[in-house]
Amino acid sequence: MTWMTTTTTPELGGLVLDWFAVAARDLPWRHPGTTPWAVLVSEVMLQQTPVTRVLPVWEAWLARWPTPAALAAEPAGEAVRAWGRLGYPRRALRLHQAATAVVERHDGVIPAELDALLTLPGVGAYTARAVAAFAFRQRHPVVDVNVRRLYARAVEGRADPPATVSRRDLAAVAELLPADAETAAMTSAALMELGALVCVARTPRCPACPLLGQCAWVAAGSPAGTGPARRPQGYAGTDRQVRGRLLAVLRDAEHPVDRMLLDQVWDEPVQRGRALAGLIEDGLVAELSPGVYALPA
DNA sequence: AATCCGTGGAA
DNA sequence: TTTCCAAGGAT
Repeated sequence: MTWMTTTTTPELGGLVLDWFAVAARDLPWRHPGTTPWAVLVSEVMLQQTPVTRVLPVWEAWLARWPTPAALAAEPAGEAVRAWGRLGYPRRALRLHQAATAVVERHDGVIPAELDALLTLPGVGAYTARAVAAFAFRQRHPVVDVNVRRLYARAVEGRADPPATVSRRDLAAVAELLPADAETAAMTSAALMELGALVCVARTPRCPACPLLGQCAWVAAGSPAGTGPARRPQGYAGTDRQVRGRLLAVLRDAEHPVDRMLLDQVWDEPVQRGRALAGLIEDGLVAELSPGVYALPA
């Protein structure tokens, strides 16, 4: 792969790095010596999940499963149980699948190549590049929602980023990165941190921003965006809520549970049945015998 | 491309 | 109280 070496705003990276050196949070997965496996676990846990909720689960997870092989040696249900209430429990299942794939295909070693990372379950365009950059110190554009929002504002002058990430977005962010791989990796972490702490979604703290003087959005008068797209529905009453309740019962149970116990979490039988069937379909729940359920083996 | 997939804190 | 949204991925 060939990288662009020109930079449209060569000073941006330096400003962000200087700010990062002073303002960055002390997050354990950024400490030197953090294994690629630990970085991967952090990235998957952080998908759509705030840092403060990830921290204790990440610590416990790695204390119990310090290597992919350690996790792969246990039932997938143990991963789902250890996931706790982080949300989107399919991530736990995929992390277990990824650990298994790493053991089977990579001798238990997290691969450093982007293409190999992309084949792992639960590892998409963002997570693969995050691992390649943060664990292996390679030069890749690491574009999450923070970076997209920061880029939309500082460079494009727009209040909000586009809904989806395109290849052109990746290329555009790549142009912001310095040529040196180690510095590029640190710049990516800094861009994410700035988006997470200063250039936040609802009320950006522009006075604290190192890019204030060159921000295209501020220069344009900080025009309001179109606002968030209306969510089709809230959370209460959805299948997601029912699935969450069902899985919570199984997570907290040390033994298989009867259907009668699961039936108590939701009154409406059709939706309840649909939710349970969905969990089984997803591999998050196993039916050991008719009417008896547990986390998967 | 649009939708689905959890959870809980902050405003 | 309700709404927003948080280091996305799979289909």
